[in-house]
Amino acid sequence: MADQSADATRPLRADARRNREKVLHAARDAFAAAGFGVPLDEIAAQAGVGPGTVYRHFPTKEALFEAVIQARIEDLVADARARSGAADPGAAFFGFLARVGQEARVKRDLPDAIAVPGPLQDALYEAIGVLLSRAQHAGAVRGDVTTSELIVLFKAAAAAFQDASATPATRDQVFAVITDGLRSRSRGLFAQQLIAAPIIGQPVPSALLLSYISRQ
Amino acid sequence: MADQSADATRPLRADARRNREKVLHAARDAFAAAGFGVPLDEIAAQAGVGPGTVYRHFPTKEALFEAVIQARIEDLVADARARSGAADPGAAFFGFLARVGQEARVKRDLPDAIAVPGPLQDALYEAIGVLLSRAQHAGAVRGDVTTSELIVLFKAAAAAFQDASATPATRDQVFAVITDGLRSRSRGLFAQQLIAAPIIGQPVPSALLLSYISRQ
DNA sequence: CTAGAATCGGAACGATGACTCCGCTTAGAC
DNA sequence: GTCTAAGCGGAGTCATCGTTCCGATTCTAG
Repeated sequence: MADQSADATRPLRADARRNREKVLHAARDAFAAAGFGVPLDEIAAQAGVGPGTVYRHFPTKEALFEAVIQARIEDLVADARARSGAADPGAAFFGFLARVGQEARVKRDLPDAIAVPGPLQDALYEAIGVLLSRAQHAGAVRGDVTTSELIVLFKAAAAAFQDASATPATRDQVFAVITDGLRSRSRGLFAQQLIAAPIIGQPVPSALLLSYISRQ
Repeated sequence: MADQSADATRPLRADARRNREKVLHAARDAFAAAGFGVPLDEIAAQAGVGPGTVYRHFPTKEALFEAVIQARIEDLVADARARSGAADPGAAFFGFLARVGQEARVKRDLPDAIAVPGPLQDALYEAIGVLLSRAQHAGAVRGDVTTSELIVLFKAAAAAFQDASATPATRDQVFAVITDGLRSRSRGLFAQQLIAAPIIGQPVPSALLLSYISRQ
C-alpha cells in the first residue's frame, strides 16, 4: 500500500518523486552489481535515503526488484519478438542468445530476473519458444531441445558467468561451448564413444549409460 | 580446538565417537539434500544432539562441511586418475564427466564441494586437466577449452541440475548439450551465421560480434 | 505565511542462523 | 562403588537483514 499507482493517483510530491528515482537508480546499480542479495539498507544508503523511505515507495524488497527488472525483461521480450521475423531463423536465435549472454556478463541479477514469475515471464518464455522452434525447423538448432530446457541452460550459463574465477575469456568460452552444443544434431556420438571403449576405474553405472543411449 | 586429531590423540570416549558419527551422517544427508545452506541446528537436530555437541567435534560449520566432502572429492580424484590411463582418452574424459553429472543429480552440495580451496581441490583440478589434455590430443575434445573453463562449465551444469524446474529429462538434456558442445571442433559456424544474415530488431553490438569472430 | 498533510530518516523489532557458555550427565579408571 | 574429567545439551549471545514505527521535517495549497 505504498505504491505510487494508487487508484485516485494523487501526483507525488516533488521531493517524493525525486527520492523514488534515486532509489530506483541505486537499486538498478546495486542489484546489477551484487544480485538480489544486496542488503536493502545498502541500496537506501547508496540512494542517500533511509530504509523507511524505500518502503514508502515499494512495499517489499522483492517489489523493488521487480520494478527494477521490469524494463529489462520487456526489452528482452521485444527483442525476441523482433528477431522472430528474421529471414534466417538460426541467426535470429543465436543472435538473441548472444544478446542475453552479453547482458549476463554485466548484470549479475539476470538469472534472478528471468526467474521472477508473472505475465512478463510468460511472455518472455513464449517469445523464446518461437525463436527456438523456428530455428529448429530451419535445421539450425538440434530438435531435441525444449524451451524449458533452454531456459535452464540460460540460467546455468548466467550463473557460471558470476563465478569468481570467470574472466571475460572464460565467459566467452562457456558461451561458445553451449551454443555449439545447441547446434549439434544429436548426442549419438557420445553414447557411441561410451560403448566403444570400456571405462577404467569406477565405471559409470550402466543405468546412466542406458539412459543416454535410449532417449531419442 | 575441538578436532579429534589433537597431537596426543587420546582415544575418544565411546559415546563421543558415537555422536561424532551421528553428526557426520546427518550432515552428509543434510548437505546433499539442501547444499551448504542448511542451518547447523537442523543438522544437530537430525543427528539427535545439541548444537554444542556439533561444535565439540568440528570447530566450525565449514570444517564440518569439509569433513563431509573430503571422501567424496578424494573419490573423484582417484576416479579421474584411474581413467587417465585408459586406451581411449575421449571415452575416459566423457566418462568422467558423466560420473560427475550423475553425482550432481543427487548431491546438491557438489558445486559447493568443488569450490572449497585446498590441496584436495588442487589435486582434483590437476587430475581433470590431465584427462582434458589427453582427450584434446586425441581429437575427442575441442582444443580451445582450458581446465578452468571446464570447471566453470561443470559448476554451471551442476547449478542447472538444481534448478527447481529441472526434471530428470531436463538434466539429461542440459548435460547432452554441454558435452556435445565440448566435442565440437570450433565455433566458426556460429560467427559465420551471425555475419551471413543481418539481424532484425535490436542488433547485437558489433563489438560482441567481432569478439566471437576474432578469437581462434 | 501558515497550517496541515505528505514524506522522511533512522531507531527499533523480529526472525534467522552461526557460535559460546556453563551447569548437569555419564563414561570409565581405580 | 566412587570420583573425576570428558562430554553433553540447549539456552543465550552476537550479527545480519527485512520490515515497521513514529517524531521530526518539508512541501504546498490557500
